[in-house]
Amino acid sequence: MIQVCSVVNRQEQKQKTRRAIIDAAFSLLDEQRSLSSISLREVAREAGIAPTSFYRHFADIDELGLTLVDEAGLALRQLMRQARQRIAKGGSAIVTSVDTFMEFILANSNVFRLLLREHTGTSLAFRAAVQREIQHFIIELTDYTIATTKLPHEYANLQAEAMVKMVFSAGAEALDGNVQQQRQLAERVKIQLRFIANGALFTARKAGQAN
Amino acid sequence: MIQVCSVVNRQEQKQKTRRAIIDAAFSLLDEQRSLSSISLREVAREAGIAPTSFYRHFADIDELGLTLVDEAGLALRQLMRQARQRIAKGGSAIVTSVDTFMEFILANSNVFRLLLREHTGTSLAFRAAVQREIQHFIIELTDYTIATTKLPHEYANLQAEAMVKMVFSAGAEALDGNVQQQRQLAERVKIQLRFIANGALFTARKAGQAN
DNA sequence: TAAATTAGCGAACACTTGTAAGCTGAAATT
DNA sequence: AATTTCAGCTTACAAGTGTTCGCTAATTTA
Repeated sequence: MIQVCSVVNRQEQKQKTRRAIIDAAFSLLDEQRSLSSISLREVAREAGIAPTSFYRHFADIDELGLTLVDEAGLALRQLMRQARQRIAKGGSAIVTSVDTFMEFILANSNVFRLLLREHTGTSLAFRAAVQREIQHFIIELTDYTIATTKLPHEYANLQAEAMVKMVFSAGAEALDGNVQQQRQLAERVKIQLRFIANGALFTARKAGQAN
Repeated sequence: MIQVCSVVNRQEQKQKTRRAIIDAAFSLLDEQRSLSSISLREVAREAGIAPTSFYRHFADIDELGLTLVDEAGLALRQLMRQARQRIAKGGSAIVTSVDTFMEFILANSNVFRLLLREHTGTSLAFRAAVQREIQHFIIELTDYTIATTKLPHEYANLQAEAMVKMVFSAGAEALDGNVQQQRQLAERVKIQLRFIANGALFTARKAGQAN
C-alpha cells in the first residue's frame, strides 16, 4: 500500500537531496573547475551531506556528470525554443539568434562552460554526450533552414553545422571577455553567419545550374 | 672560466633532462588526460627522475604547462609554413590547407589535443596562451587572404577567423572518429570553407557597391 | 688542487581523495 | 503494532598528492 500523505515524504526528500547535489556540482563548475576536477567529497560538502551519502543517489561521479550534461543539453534546447519565439515576433533570424544565445550563455555561464569544456574533455562518454546535444541543435537548425530558405537538405545541413560551430566558438571566447568584447564578438559572428548564409545560397545555386 | 669540453657537459645534461620531462608530459596527454589532471609525480616517473628533481627545471607544473603550449603553438606555425609550400606547388588553397591540417593533427594528436583542451580548459593563463597561438594563425591567414584575393582587411580578417574556427572545430571532431569519418569531415569542412569564401566575397562586393 | 656550485635523490610532512563497513532513526509496509 | 526499508551518518583505510629539507656526487670555477 502506498502512503500518499505523510509528515515528510521520503521520495520527495530524496529528490530534494538529489537536486542539492546537482546544484552543488553546477555551482562548483566555475571558470577554473571541470567535471574531472571536482571531487565527490567537494560536491558532498557543497550539497551539505556526508561524502558517503552521495552513493545513495549516484553510482559514481561519472553518473552525476552525465546527468549534468543532460540538464545542460535540455537548457540548450529551451534556449532554441526561446529564440524561435523571438524570431517569429519579427526581426532578423541571425541577429535574434545570436543575441538570444549570447544572453543565455552569459546568464548561465556555468551551464555553457560545462558543455564547452566537456566537448573537448578527457572523458569519451562526456564528449559523446555533448556531441549528441550539439547534433540536436544542428538538426533543429537544419529543419528551420529548409523551411525558410528552400535550400536542399545537404546544403542546409552543412550551413547549419557551420553556423552552430561558429556561434559556439564565439560563445567560448565571450566567456573570457568583458562586456565590450562580448558585444564586438556578437557583431563579428553575425557578419560571419551572413558569409555562411550567402555562401551556401551561392554555392547551392551554382550547383543547381550545373545540373 | 668556461670549461668547453668535458666528459659530460652539465648544461647539456640538464637540457636533456628538461627535454625528457617535456616529452614525458606530452606522452601522458592522451585522450583521457589534460594538463590539469597530470600530476608532477606522474611526469617525473615517466621522465625517469625523482619527483623533487622536477623543481630543478620548472618552478611548478604550470610553468611546464605553458612551455608545452608554446611548443604546440610552434608546431602549429610550422604546419602553416608547410601548407603554404604545398599551395605554392599548385592546387586549391582550401583543399591543400585542410588536407595538411588533418594530416598534422592525426600524426601529432597529443599536440593538437593539448591546444584544443586547454583552449577551453580550467586555467585562464593556458586559455590565453592558446588564444594567442590561434590569433597568430588567424593573422597569418588574413595576410595570405589579402595577398591573394584583394579583399579589404576587415573582411579578410573576418573570413580568416571564421575559417580557422571551422577547421579547428572539424579537427576536434576528427580526433574521435575513424578514418572514414575523418575523410568525410575533411570534405564537409572544405565545402563549408567555400561557403565562407564565397560569402565573404559576395558580402564585400555588396558593401562596395553601396558606397 | 681546493672551493663552490648544482642536478638529482630519499625520507618525511600534511594534505585530499574514493570508498567500504556498519549503525541509526524515521518512514513505509504488512 | 510489528516489521522492513533505506537516506544519511561516523569511522576508517589505503593510495596518491605537492613540497620541504638535507644529503651526495660530480662538474665547474678559482
